[in-house]
Amino acid sequence: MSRRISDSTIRRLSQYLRALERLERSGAATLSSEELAEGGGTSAAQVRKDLSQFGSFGKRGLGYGLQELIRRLKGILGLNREWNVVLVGAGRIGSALFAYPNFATRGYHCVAVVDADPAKVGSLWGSVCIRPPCELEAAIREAEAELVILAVPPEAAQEMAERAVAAGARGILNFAAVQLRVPPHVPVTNVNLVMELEALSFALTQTQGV
Amino acid sequence: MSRRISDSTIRRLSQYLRALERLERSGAATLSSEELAEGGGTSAAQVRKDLSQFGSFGKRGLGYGLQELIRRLKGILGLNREWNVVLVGAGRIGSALFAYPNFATRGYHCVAVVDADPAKVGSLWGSVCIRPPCELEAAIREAEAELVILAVPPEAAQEMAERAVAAGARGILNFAAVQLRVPPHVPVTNVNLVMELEALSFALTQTQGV
DNA sequence: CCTATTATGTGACCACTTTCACAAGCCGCG
DNA sequence: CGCGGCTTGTGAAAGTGGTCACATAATAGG
Repeated sequence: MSRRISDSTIRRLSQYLRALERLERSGAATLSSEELAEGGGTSAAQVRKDLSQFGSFGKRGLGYGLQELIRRLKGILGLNREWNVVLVGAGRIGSALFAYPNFATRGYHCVAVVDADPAKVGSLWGSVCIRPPCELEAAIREAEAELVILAVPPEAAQEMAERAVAAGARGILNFAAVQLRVPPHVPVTNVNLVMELEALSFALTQTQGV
Repeated sequence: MSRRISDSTIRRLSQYLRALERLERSGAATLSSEELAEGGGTSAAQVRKDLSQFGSFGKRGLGYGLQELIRRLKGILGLNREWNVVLVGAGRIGSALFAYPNFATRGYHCVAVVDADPAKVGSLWGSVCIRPPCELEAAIREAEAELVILAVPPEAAQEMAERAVAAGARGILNFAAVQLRVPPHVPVTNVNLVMELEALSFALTQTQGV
């Protein structure tokens, strides 16, 4: 139980959950690892290995109970609760994330927004008022937010990350293209859009020579 | 030379490049693998292994020439040319990506935008006119676009991907939360924002029990 | 109740990635 | 010119993640 779970496993669990929720509408009550592998873009053996790391959810000869599996996966991924999120950076990316419906439906709520642009400070996004960077700590503490989304220029990211952690943030979703230095117990997930495009252009450059 | 390059290597090369560009301003002419590892968030040995897969760029006892390394990395990642990109989906995420300055400065140009919302079709984003989905193929062909960014709802993603590939797209950056089925020679990079947050909430749920 | 069928859970292999350690090479200085 | 310090490049070792195959268990049907 206390084994270290690999990052790729978690990513796949997340995929499985989405696939299950799609299948939920089609009304099946049970499904095999094979079917789940289909939806998650992997192999049946991989599905079983992934799930077995958290217990034995399936029934041999029958498969997995769809509803139960959804419930278990949500539990594993920490989705059976609400998460308060503070958004740092109200630029284009930040505003897209703020309004991203999939966050709210999963229990991630942007309860505060911070931005350095004086022109933006004070304006309302829905019921949330944009606050200046100096109030970052206050925002985190008031909302008891554990998650912080960093959508700021690279120069500002490190400082904001440190201050967020000091104020109680326990995890960071980082959109800035820098490697953050935070204490080892604070998980950081990086989303680097340029990097993703570069991975593509590398692949294309490789396959069709020169 | 013809060895298969791993995905993680490419991701790191991209990081190195960004670190180098930051260091460029500080004016150093040369740097060691150790310094580069610092900026890229990895180890010196890893840096050397990564770079050695593409040749011997460094001088022993001295390090790597900063300017030359930047040039070589850009070459490897396919950044010494311009890329035409067609954006499919003009929602919040799509519009943030369209205006994302880091794309343009890297040579990725959004030359066309397609969206299914009739209210958006016909409106101008800068000099680019939003077109209806039925013109996807035409947009790709006219611009000779090789890259497509999918920022559409999950239900629409598979169809758009297939049509884009049929029209000549060679690589896809997919923001929809589904596993795309495309021919094996078409690289797909998935960016799944919910998944990233779920990876974080999993990590938090693990560390601080329950 | 017994057998055939089906699909899980898992230990053993396999491939790939990262780390380690060190020989080889380069520069500067006396 | 030769020596000492420094840093690369790279084979070998260790570690990690993924695949395979099969024993195990549950169900359905007669």
